[in-house]
Amino acid sequence: MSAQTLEQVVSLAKRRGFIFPSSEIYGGLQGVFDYGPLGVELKNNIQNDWWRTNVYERDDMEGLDAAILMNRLVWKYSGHEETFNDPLVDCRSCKSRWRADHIKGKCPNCGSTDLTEPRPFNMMFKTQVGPVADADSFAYLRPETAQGIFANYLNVQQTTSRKLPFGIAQIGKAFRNEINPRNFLFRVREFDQMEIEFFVMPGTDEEWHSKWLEARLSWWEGIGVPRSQIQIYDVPKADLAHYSKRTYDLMYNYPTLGYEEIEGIANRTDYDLGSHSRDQDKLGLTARVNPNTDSLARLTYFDQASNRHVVPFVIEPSAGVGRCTLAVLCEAYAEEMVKSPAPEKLEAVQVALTAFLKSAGRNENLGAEQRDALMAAGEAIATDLPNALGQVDALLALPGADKIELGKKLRGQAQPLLDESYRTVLRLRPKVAPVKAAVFPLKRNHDGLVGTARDIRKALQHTGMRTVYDDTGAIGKLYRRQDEIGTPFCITVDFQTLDDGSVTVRDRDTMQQERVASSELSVYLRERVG
RNA sequence: GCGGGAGUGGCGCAAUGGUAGCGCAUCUGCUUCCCAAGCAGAGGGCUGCGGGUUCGAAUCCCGUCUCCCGCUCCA
Repeated sequence: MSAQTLEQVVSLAKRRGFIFPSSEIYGGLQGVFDYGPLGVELKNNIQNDWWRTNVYERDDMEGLDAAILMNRLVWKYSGHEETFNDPLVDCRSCKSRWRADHIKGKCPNCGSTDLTEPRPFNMMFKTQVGPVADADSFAYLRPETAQGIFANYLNVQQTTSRKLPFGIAQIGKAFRNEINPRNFLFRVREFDQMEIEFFVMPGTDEEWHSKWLEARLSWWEGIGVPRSQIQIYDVPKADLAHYSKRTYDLMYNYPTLGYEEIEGIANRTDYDLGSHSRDQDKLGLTARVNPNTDSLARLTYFDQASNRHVVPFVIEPSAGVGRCTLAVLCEAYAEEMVKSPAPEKLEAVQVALTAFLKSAGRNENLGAEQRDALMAAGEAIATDLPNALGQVDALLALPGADKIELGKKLRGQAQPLLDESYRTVLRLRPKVAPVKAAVFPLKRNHDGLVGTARDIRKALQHTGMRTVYDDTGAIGKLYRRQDEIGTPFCITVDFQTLDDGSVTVRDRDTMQQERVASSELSVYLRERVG
């Protein structure tokens, strides 16, 4: 059974050290998160896979790592200073605040027309540059990595002698002063972007847009986010960003949240290169750009075939690493029954569930909608009980469930049974799993087994793969621990190891074991981890 | 930001004005020849934070912060 709620995944991520709220010891900072010991491995693996796929495995791509701080003129001409904001208005009568473009001169709350003038709320963070704090000595923390690529377009094109079409890939931090960060990693103020700006001949842009859509879907599939879980949203003209002619949003079906964007693939036309160029009127731009009186360059491409300078069109696949990491975790998360629950304990859950539903049915504090949703979910569980045990948590997370006192009792009955008869396993692709292999001695109080296991783990530390050693529990517990963080292979040293040097390698997904010579382990793992 | 709900060891909960407990998890020892076994023990909370009421506050009041649900933000 896959993740039913985002809560399950978030809870695992916090409990096992994937992700922590930033500066939590001081109460945190809204919309900012830290990646813990496992999170940093997972995140690095995802980024590396993206880089390998898009840079190493293609013939038409270069990499870049541009600075976060840039001359503020970049943001003037990119359009972000002007348009990357939401004008807000306040209602003087009821003190509510609204986005100016979402109301029509009247407060939706109280109907008053006594509204303030729209005030711009710019989503870019400012920071002081240099010792003198005058009005002009500031820079923005970039709200997207894309502009670093556009600003370096000529540098990259000229130093690599690239011909169209070619692309520039970059992974890096971006910052947005979101009005209201929400939903764990989903909407945050500091995040990493994996962006490609792919430069093509005007007129071939639509064809390349489609190609990139396919390429990106294929990458998602490869890190464990299947096509069936993604919807392609062809953004309506009216909703397009200021730079875009057409955009496909890839919408992933997050538990609890539903379909939300994990990647945008935009046709940015010649907007960006045109915006940052001088002599714009001579460039034959199709995009409407603001006149540029500051740029020192023409961001053009000389086409030998037609013997003319053109401004390339740009296709931009852009994904947030955090959203990606979250999707990968959600997709990998599974709870599966490993032994049948004891009948009398199951009976107790059944009774508690019946009582819970009865109570929900006559609870007057619930709206009809909430009650119906609770009853439906509860009855579905009741009729499929040993199997649906894991959904009790999701049931209790539904809106309104907290109003029913018996919910606590139900959880109290279900949780121990779930711990006992289920295992939580992250079925991560081995290439993204934080830990590739864990080494255990079968008995932790046997010096021969412990010493041999430590030696084997030590040898694996020089393979470039993250491995761990653990002997702080019985073998079954050690396996479960590794299942929960998605370690694909567990290596156990037993008494036979002392005789012939072979170990057992236990597969995370099948729980099957095979014997492998310890001298072959690094090759064995390398073949399977990729 | 607004409206609604909530904050008690890592997690899940208990304690409704009287010295803060339980289960799970973690760690140590014994035991254990492969899937969260058993036994014994240990560590960990000035109850989100700050003020107030009171002889006394997890509990009552005010403020503040954070989280969750809705409106909004599009990587």
